[in-house]
Amino acid sequence: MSRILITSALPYINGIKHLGNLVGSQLPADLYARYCRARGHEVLFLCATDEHGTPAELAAAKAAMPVDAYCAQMHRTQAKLAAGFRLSFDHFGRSSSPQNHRLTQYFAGRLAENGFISEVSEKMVYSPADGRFLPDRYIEGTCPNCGYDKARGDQCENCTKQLDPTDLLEPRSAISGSTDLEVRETKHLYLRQSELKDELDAWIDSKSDWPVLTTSIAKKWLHDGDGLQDRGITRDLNWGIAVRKGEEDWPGMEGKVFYVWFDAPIEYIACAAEWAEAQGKDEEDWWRWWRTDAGAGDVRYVQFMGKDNVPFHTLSFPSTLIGSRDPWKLVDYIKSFNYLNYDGGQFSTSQGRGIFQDQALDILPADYWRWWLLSNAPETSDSEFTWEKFQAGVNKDLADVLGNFVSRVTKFCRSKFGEEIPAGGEVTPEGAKLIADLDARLAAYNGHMEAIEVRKAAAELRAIWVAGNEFLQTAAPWTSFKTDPERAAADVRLALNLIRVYAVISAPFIPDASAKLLESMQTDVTDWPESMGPALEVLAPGHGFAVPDTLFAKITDEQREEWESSYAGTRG
RNA sequence: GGCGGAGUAGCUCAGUUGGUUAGAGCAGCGGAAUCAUAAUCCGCGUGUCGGGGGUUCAAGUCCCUCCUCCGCUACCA
Repeated sequence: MSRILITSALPYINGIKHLGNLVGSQLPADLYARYCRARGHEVLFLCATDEHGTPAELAAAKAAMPVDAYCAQMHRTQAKLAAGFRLSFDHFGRSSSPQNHRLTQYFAGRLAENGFISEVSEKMVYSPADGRFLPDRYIEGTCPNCGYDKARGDQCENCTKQLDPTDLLEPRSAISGSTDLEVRETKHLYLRQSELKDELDAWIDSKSDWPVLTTSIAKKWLHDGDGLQDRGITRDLNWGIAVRKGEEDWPGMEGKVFYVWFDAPIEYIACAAEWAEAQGKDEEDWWRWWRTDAGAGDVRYVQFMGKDNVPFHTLSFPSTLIGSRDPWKLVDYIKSFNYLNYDGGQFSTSQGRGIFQDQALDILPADYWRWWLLSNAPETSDSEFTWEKFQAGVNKDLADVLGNFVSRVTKFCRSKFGEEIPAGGEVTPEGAKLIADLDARLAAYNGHMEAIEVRKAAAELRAIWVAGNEFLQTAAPWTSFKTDPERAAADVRLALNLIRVYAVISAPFIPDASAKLLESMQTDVTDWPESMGPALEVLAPGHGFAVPDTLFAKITDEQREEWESSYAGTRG
């Protein structure tokens, strides 16, 4: 047994997330967490909402709510949806928690003590009408390059040229439209990542087992151009963590807050502290997950995220941890994902394009989404959601292959032997072949789960379901029953036991269906099978069961067409 | 522009360090079976492995070049 710390990228607070966000981090993280727990490992699975920054302030303003109330409400909404998708977080925290305030200020203090913070005066655009400094992307104007009149201060979306806000002709605030903009001098803290470049480089070099995508992104940032650049870690905003040097004031930084990308990853740690508090535990209980001087030396830490998050997790956050010169646990493995597209384009929160978590749960149970999204996870490249593919995949895999297997076995047994595991006969040659086949497949499945090869694991699990149907087809107990009922009984007994095994090993993908199957089989033996022979004898002759209701109803063409058209446009 | 990823059967994708007739699922066609949610099982693939060039006894795999799509490009998180 080992100890495994798992974190999923933090969903941003400004609205309900779409399925693309789900499949890129939380869902695969949950799959892995459930698998690790099932294998008997001690798991701490953490996630939280990322609540600071300009977009949160604007979303709150749009909802006509104070930003803290807005975040509290949206956190509850996201927590409810996470529960709806059966995400098994040990704690779902908030980056605005008191724990994160304390830790973020603590880290800033440590970094300053160790000389990794510099103060830089810079000129930023200020909008008196909005009463705030404007980040580059919130300044719009005419592109000096192509004349596009809705170019943003960071980049023109029309000609893709990168811009500086001061390049824009007739600049205006994207928030209020005000053209009354001025450039003001303001002072900010910078994290001197450049000083840590060699340490980061050596650390990345030591990660030979990481996906090339992950290390190549990190390497590029480390070596491109002038190498790793220092980053501003403070902002002139109201909503956020006040800039303090540990517990002391930071002269000259009054009224400023830390930048979200500084405090959000620290929430991974603070979330463990929140978890401890919620569980009535002490500091040492979460330190043993995060401090190598307090027991975290044997922890394996795995992070899940979309590939756009990689630089922050390979460079910025490690800079914070390493620069503190405290023995904080660094990540051991980063699993990153590409993007899920929606019917020919991107999912888009801002444009309301695609399927959002609340809508998804309104129309179908979580298992349908979990199965399809995970078995089509965008691991090697972007993947695409279409209603047709979704319908075909779910109907074939869940309803026809798995659901129908359960249905045919339990109903056949009920009609010939009654609702209990039949006695008599011995393992048939077909049964022995099934057991051997399943032992090999289970080993492959375990291997893919351990390597976090999500699609391959799903394909192997499906093959395990198919093996059951294959066995039934060749053993044909409906035929043998007529001449050799003992033989039929042995095969049916094996098949009924297989339902329990399916429930156990499928649980990481489809936890609700799994629970339903265990209930039908009237068992709570959920040990992960070591060897299929014994695992398929757990339910002994005479053990009662009930024929379950339809495990997975098929998606009809009418439903698919209806959903296709109702989710084609943008959400209201 | 720079960096990275991808381009393999109608569709979605596997293809380890180059090594025998390039694989799987879906769809399609044919068959078997009739326990089951008309579900299941078996059989069926002449694919310019994006184009071109090169290295090699041998290239989907390595090198060069070109084309297409996608992502990132540091103040969107």
